[in-house]
Amino acid sequence: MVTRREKTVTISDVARVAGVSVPTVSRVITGAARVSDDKRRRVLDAIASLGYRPSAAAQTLASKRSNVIGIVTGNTSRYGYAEAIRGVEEAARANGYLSFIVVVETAEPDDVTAATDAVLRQSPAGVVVLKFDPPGVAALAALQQHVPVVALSGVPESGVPQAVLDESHAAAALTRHLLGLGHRTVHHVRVPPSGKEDGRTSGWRRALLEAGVDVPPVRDVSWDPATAREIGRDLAAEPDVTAVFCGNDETAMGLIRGLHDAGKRVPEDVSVAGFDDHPLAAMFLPALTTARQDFAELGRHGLAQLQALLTGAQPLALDTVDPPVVVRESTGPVAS
Amino acid sequence: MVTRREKTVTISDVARVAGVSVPTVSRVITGAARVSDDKRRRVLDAIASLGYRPSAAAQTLASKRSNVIGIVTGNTSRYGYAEAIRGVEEAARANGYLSFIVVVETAEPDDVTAATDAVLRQSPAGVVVLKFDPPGVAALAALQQHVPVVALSGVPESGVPQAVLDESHAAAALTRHLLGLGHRTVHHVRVPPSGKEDGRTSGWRRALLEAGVDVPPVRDVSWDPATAREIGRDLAAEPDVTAVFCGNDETAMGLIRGLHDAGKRVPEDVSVAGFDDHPLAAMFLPALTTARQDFAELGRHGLAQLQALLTGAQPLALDTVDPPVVVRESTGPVAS
DNA sequence: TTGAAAGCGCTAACAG
DNA sequence: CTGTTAGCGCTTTCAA
Repeated sequence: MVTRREKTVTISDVARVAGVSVPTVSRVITGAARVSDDKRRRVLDAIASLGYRPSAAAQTLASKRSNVIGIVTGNTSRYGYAEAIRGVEEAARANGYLSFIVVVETAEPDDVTAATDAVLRQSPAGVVVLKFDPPGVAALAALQQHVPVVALSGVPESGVPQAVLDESHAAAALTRHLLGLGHRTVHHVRVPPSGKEDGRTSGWRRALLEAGVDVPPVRDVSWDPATAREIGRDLAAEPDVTAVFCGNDETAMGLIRGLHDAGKRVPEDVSVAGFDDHPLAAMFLPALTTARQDFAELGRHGLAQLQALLTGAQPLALDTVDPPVVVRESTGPVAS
Repeated sequence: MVTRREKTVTISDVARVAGVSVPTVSRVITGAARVSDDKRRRVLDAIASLGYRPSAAAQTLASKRSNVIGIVTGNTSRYGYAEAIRGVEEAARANGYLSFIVVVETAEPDDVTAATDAVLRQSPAGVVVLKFDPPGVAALAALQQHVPVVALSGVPESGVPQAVLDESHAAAALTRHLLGLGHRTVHHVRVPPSGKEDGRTSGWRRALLEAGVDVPPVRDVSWDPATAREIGRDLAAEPDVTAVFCGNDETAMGLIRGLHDAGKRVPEDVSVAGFDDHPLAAMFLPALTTARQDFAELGRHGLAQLQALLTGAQPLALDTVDPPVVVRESTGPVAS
């Protein structure tokens, strides 16, 4: 168990070994000013031979700029969240930033404040918040006035730089797909929304209204697919339910499982569409009809927005991506 | 777009408003020494009214101690990884630490060095590395000598404080379960291993050897379930393959999908077991027989180990958890 | 208990 | 181009 801490090598050690002044070492490290080739080389050699690593804390304190960015989120491990975080982190790393994670458990003031404080204490260059749920929404509001922030979102909104995946368009398309198959209407199982209504739900509603068909009551589920399974069992008892649009693929899988438990077949008896195009959506039996969401790409766009914000470049145009619909096996014509 | 930066409130502002010296403010913040109730109260009031937030950079620089911990990993979004990260982050937050993420793309020296440098520059209090893959293994080795580290792992190993989920035991149990069902032998589809052989594979091999049956060649897949689907199609053509143990649930789902594509039924024609008990494992049709792994708990244990290491407490006993086997629908007796 | 003084390791002016 | 001089915001001696 070799866990020994070596005495830290500082910039002045490097300066001494290289035979130059401390600021000169600083200059070659930061590239803030030109240094003669000769000295630069000596500094570089000294850095290499000493294994010198600048202290982020000292740099941040002295320069009042840091190279860390904060990722604020209500969750870290669920599919869309984890992928978005991956996208942000990848892009951040590619741009020389280090990412730290701050999770906001709930939208309660205490949690939001704790998260805000944790973020601000690090004096991050900027922050990306996953505005996917109420905690995210609350954290975004609290952070906005203190530090450069960009939001990752499912619905376009003004007031904050953001990258958005336009869910409502795809939700409407999926709903129309189902209607086009001959279903009288489309039921909707909603995953926990970020606000009063998400793009997925509003797109579904809009498509129904435009088609002039009934808008059945929404059913809510938690993120746990087991709750969707319950709903599936319930729905199996309602003969007029022939098509269901689910808020995400995990929910669709749970729902299908529940329908199956109750003896219903998908898509023969009821058609089910998911959302996201989860990596397992195509493996499921039946393979899910869904809308592909590229959360990692969303995260990358978010970081690009932040970069633009920080460098004072033109704020990028509102970054909207339309998730494409992918039709597979879980939806089909209404039984005759 | 309200993104204005306020002038930072510093500790001396607080001192002035409270009518005390700077060190006194520091004392009430850190609790490093006793302060009279009167002054403490005034300081607290000043902090509240000014909205003061200590600068992490300054604290770290002055005290040579930080309250951030690093999470080093080869991946952030795959199921087991994301869950483990969640566990570490939750426990870290509960203990007052902020987590930053450093991903090591490959085990190549360049990537490992870049990651190591990024970690060390932050002068973290400690680091948790997910030793789930070659990048993790390499990063662990590089970090060990510089900073307190604990590893999260699937196989017990000495030389480093670690939290482990004993995969080999569960893999053997799963294999025996299959053998007990009457299968002549059990084939194995392996997910990318962390070293030359993972606990999942060695447990499977051991169970086969102990039972005195043939050890069929291992098939490798990538993390993408689509590759497992290919293998499933191939395996469908081999009549002697009646039982398959997969390295994880996503792979099992892909494999089952592939078998299904080729007209085979699970478990009637071939039994398939997964590993992890992914949230969708129970929803799948057929529901997966698997071994439950609590990665989030693993992460929490890892942080507890780190805490012990940092506080100089007795190093916790080697933290091993046996994943329980859960039998569902995807495995059954061999066809007669 | 408290304040004064002295840095932590680095960058930012400022002369030259 | 380069060195000198001042700090950044905080904690840590050290006296009092």
